[in-house]
Amino acid sequence: MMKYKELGLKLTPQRLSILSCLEGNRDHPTAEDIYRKVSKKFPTMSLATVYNTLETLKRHGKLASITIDPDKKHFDPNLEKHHHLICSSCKKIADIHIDFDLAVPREATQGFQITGSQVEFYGICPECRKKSGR
Amino acid sequence: MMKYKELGLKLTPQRLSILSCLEGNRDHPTAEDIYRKVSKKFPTMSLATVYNTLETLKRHGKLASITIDPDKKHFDPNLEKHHHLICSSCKKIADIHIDFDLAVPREATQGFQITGSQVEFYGICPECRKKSGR
DNA sequence: GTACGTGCAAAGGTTTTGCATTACA
DNA sequence: TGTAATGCAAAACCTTTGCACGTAC
Repeated sequence: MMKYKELGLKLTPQRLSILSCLEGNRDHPTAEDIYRKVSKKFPTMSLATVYNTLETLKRHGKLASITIDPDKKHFDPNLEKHHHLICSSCKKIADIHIDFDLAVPREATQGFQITGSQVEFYGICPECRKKSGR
Repeated sequence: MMKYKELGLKLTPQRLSILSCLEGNRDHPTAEDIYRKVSKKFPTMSLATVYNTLETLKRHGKLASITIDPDKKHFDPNLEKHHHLICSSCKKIADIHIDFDLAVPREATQGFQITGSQVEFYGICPECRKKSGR
């Protein structure tokens, strides 16, 4: 676990449980997902605390958020550059660790200063393919 | 304008005004944006009608929706394959018409059947760069 | 005439906020 | 002890839905 104290963050039990839930998590959970998981061991946990903590982590660059599901925000503790693949049917999100060449020629930037990029792939996951008969 | 009648869609005045608002629109408007614009000429227009119409157009493949702004859905009548560039500051969305090679080797698909892809670029638009002193 | 669209209001779902209480440091 | 986090409830948004009425075809 990283040094959260150095960021001026107080290490409350609630935060520790949220952090341990995020640690190595590759499921791209929503706030609600994290709340459900953490509530089991920590029945007094408030959903607002989850949102607050996630927002704080984001502000400190310890957490990324993913805008790929139109219905809710997903979070991703994996800070390595990577891309996502979402199942159009069940909305499951998988990682794709491929480094694409996404250079944009200056004349196509329309004056924007480009700071980052992200590829989203859409598809059908193995489970949903089975269910629908491929 | 395309043949909406052939799709079994009734051409009401409300729909015609929404359609004309979308025609050639490269602003990636939200439902609210469209509602505001159309309401001026059509004060009785309901926001629900805008949502319903947009959903209907989407279902018939006449309109795409964009999941790039975490706060609200944007719509795009431009059905050509293209990518987007969003200003992290003002959330303005611009188009990028570049054809990237986004082939994913089979062993990286994790069993997904990939049906599409989309690149999102993040940056700062010219106006926001000026405001913040570059 | 009938099926579909409209408009209003209400509901649903996600995320944020205000505020008193609690607890880390 | 002082500052920041928690937890609850309420509010703020965006989006969807139910239903009575109206209208395109």
